[in-house]
Amino acid sequence: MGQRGRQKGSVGVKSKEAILTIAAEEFAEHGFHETKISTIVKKAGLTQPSFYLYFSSKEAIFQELIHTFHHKLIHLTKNSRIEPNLDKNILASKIARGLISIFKFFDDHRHLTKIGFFIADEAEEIKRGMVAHITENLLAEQQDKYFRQDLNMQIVAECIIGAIERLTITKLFTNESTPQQLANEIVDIYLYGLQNTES
Amino acid sequence: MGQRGRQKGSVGVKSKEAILTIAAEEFAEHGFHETKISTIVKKAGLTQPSFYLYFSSKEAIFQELIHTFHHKLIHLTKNSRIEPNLDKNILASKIARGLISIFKFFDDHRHLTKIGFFIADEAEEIKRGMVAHITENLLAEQQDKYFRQDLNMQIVAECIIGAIERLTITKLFTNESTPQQLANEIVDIYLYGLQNTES
Amino acid sequence: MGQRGRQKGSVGVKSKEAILTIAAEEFAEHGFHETKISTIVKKAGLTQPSFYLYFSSKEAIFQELIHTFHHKLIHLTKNSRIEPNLDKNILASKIARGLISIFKFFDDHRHLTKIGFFIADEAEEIKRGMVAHITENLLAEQQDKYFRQDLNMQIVAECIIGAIERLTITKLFTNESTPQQLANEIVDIYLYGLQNTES
Amino acid sequence: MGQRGRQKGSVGVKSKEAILTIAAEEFAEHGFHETKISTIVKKAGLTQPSFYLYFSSKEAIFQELIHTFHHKLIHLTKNSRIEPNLDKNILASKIARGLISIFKFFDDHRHLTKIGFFIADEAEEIKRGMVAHITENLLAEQQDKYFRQDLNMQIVAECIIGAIERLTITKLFTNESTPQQLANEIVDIYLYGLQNTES
DNA sequence: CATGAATGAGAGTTCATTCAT
DNA sequence: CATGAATGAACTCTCATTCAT
Repeated sequence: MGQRGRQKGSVGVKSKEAILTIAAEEFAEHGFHETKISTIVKKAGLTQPSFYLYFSSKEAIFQELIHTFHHKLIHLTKNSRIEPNLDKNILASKIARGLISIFKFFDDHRHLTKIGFFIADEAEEIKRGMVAHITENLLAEQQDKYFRQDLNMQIVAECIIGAIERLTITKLFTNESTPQQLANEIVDIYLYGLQNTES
Repeated sequence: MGQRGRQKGSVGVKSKEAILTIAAEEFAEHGFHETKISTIVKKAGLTQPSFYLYFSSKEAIFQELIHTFHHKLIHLTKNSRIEPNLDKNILASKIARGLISIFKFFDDHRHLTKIGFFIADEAEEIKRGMVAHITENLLAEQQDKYFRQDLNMQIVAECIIGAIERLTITKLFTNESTPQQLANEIVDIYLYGLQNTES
Repeated sequence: MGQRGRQKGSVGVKSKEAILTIAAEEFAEHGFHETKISTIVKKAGLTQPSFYLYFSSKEAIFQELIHTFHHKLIHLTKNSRIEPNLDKNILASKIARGLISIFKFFDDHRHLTKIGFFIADEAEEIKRGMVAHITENLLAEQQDKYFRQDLNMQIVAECIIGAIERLTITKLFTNESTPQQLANEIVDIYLYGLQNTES
Repeated sequence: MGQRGRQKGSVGVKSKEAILTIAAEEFAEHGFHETKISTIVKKAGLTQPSFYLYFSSKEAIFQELIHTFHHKLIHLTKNSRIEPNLDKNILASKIARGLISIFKFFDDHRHLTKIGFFIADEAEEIKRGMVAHITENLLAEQQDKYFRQDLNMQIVAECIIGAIERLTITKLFTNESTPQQLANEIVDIYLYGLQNTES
């Protein structure tokens, strides 16, 4: 089991991963321009040229991180299609489950999330993708009469993404709320509205 | 009336304003680091040393723009306190009016908004201020029983700011929607929720 | 005569010219790669960023020098067309005059010549141009029966350029021969050949 | 015959030769500085440290190629002394034979020739050697009255080398002319001159 | 005989900022 | 009020070369 001297995690791979991890940290905390290659390699215990052994440029590693984030996010999204024929209670919990998985994902990948969802120029595009996906789901459910017929679901999707965005920064990354709590609150707010229906 | 030799619109004031306007444009479009002083002064028909006649540093002019945005925003907020004792219909239109004034303000100051609400590190703090203000209002209305008692109004406020943020970028700044439309849709969504109550 | 404070040779112009002169020297002596911007500016009494005040890159200044050389060379060539209807003696001295002007030009611009005629990749193309020009002249004279009818004048032109090239390096730049001497020797060799016709 | 374990064509020798061949190609095409060790070893299917198994430095392999060229060239020259007492026709063909062998040699070793005759700093010295050798031959023949007495044979030799140089690049390496053709044209031009002697 | 991994040393370039006028 | 000219301080990136295996 495992060849001698060639086990996964060989030195080079480790160095590359170290650089990636540290770069994610630095980019997340300081943004693209304020992050220096010199800092990254120093923290990784390497010298500058080593960086270029693994990445062709500062842009390249940044893009790689964005790509990783986007890729994982898409993967997540694919496995979360809502199946039809649910009653209303199940719908709520179903939506909540989707939101939980997103918040959990963000929570598990805080650095990547900061980079790909907040810092990168591509963040806008990534969000557009999520909005499209959510819109699609909402429309299906709207057609099945679970939702009001007079709502513009794209606008709704934008609102939800905006809510996710804000809560991720202010509640999730500050450890003030858990993914579950956030998901439930969003469902509660968006499904039933603010209005006091008990006279 | 008017001081000798220093009437408003004198060369210096004009130059400073030209720089501010162009800087706002550039920062809004390219962000802080990608904006070069050399570009700003070139567009203003000046040379680099002139820049330092009016601003002590690149940081300083950026801060001045942020400050201007923040200041105007606070001024806006002050004039929009919700007075008590409204019936529900009036409440909706009252909230809408608040949102309209925000969207209008953003629309009228696109460059400043991009800078102060999306680009600056201080954006987070500015949003926090808005959230606090909204939360306050929502709590008052919640106590007056206009809103459901079981909602965490701070979370609601965050969601609303998130929605404003997203819609500003994707609908307002793209000229796809007007402040009125956006305000109404937000009110509609947040007040009544998605849930189909008919049938 | 001459405006105060704006006479030609203002500081900036002087700096640029200093850099150009020194750069020509350095490139001529050490070639493109071995020439360092740091050395050039040091010799000009400036710091590195100043270089970029006047030239956009190391490549750019090198190209500018090549261009200057090429431009001057073309100018020289234009003013040296051989007019028709000469008797043979006059032809010889006419050709000599052309060669003298070339050697003189090379002698007066040793650094530029080394760069544009020997170091630059573009040297080949520049020589091609000269060969074309010489070929043209030779062909005209061949048609006028001054030269043997059975010679391939392009080959002749290549030989002449080759001779000029070699003699420039080994006799002119070493101060062993003057332009006049070299021109006469070339005319003598190429016009009458090596063969001993006496006896 | 053949040492144990060290027969010619062993792995090491093959690798060294592969490197030499590829290096010659690269240096010839791109010059010294633009040729990267990394490129050479990649093309040879080796890694960088292997290079240093066979050559002590980039300079060293370049020198080795120059040396090889120079060595072969000297060897060629040694076997081409012109024996005395020829009549004029035989002289012409004798000279042609010498030139043919040079052009053939250059043609057979295009990469080495580009390096040793055109790229290397040492090219100048190598040419000086050839000029000396040719001068010597020309002087002997001049003393034997085959050539005009009033010619400076060193200058003639420089012209011939210049012609060889140019024609090698523009006619031989472009496959536009064969060694025979070039040799004959040179002999024709230099021996009899351009001048039209008929009528 | 060969390589994976790493580095010392340095090059070109950029930009906010300032001095002298 | 404005500018021509210059610079300090960095930064990204490259490449020949070497160590340990």
